[in-house]
Amino acid sequence: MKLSTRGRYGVKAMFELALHHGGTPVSIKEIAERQNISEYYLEQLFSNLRKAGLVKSIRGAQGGYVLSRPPEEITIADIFNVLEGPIEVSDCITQEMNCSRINYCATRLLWLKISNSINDILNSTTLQDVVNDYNNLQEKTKGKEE
Amino acid sequence: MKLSTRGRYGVKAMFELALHHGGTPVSIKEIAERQNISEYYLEQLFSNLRKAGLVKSIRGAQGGYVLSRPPEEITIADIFNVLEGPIEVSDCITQEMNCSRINYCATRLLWLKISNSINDILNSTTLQDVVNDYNNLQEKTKGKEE
DNA sequence: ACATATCCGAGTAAAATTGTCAATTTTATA
DNA sequence: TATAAAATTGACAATTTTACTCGGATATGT
Repeated sequence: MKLSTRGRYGVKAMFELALHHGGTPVSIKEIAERQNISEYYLEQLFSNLRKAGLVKSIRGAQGGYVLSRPPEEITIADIFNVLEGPIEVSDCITQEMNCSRINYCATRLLWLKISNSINDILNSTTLQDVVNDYNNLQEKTKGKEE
Repeated sequence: MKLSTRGRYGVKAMFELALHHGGTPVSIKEIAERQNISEYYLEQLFSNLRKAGLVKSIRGAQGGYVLSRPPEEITIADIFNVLEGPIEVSDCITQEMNCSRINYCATRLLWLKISNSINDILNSTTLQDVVNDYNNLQEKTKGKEE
């Protein structure tokens, strides 16, 4: 069970926007360089993020992207839902007919419990939480750099 | 973010073994029929489960598979670890050098929190829990069948 | 005008997924 | 002892997904 790069890159990119929230737009090029991600690939991700309403774009020179909402109102679940799709622990829920009746209920309940638990975590963590963690770490390592 | 069929099929198969725990061995053919899974595909999964020590095989006629440990001592995490591999939310943890320093700490902490939370759920759910859920549902639906 | 951006759709190589299959070995039982 | 049931192993293959790459169009601050 793993996360694809879409979710990872997406969170990293959104984290960059969160750091600059309130300031000037951040371009894909900047993010791609800072996070070491393919510029063209990021374009696609931002296309999805924009259509989902998580970011706003400013076209033309000096343009870029900004968060549509403050970082504390954007959850990791929001980002994952757009870029990774919903958590599909099992298709048992949508394709009930394929399941033999004998196991249907027991395993379905398990998948439901697992996906609910995962969603709880993702829903309760916001971009602001990630920024706060980052700031705390910056504070702790202050003066320890070479 | 989704689970592959390996994990799903594996849990379903192990659930069948849990139901028969203490009784006669269950063959791959039986499980494949009851759970509507490819017999040949299940072979591969059981090969992994056996090598990991989760099940024991009895070869020859009337043979099959049995759980190596009682159902309450086998967690969903045990099964997933064998069939899906460990939860890799990010390779940031193993390949630290690829991360630009500026984001390294913040997103790594996030991936760590997420994977820990998921592992907590999977570690705390045993095959016996799934069997209990199944029995409870059987109880509730008693007499309601057509 | 021009450089800097987003926007959009198409294509693509590599990897992972989800199987299938054939041949062999083991063993309970008739 | 012969037979059938069943695990064991390793190879192969179709399909899908992933992770990009690219070309051009459109928009806009300077």
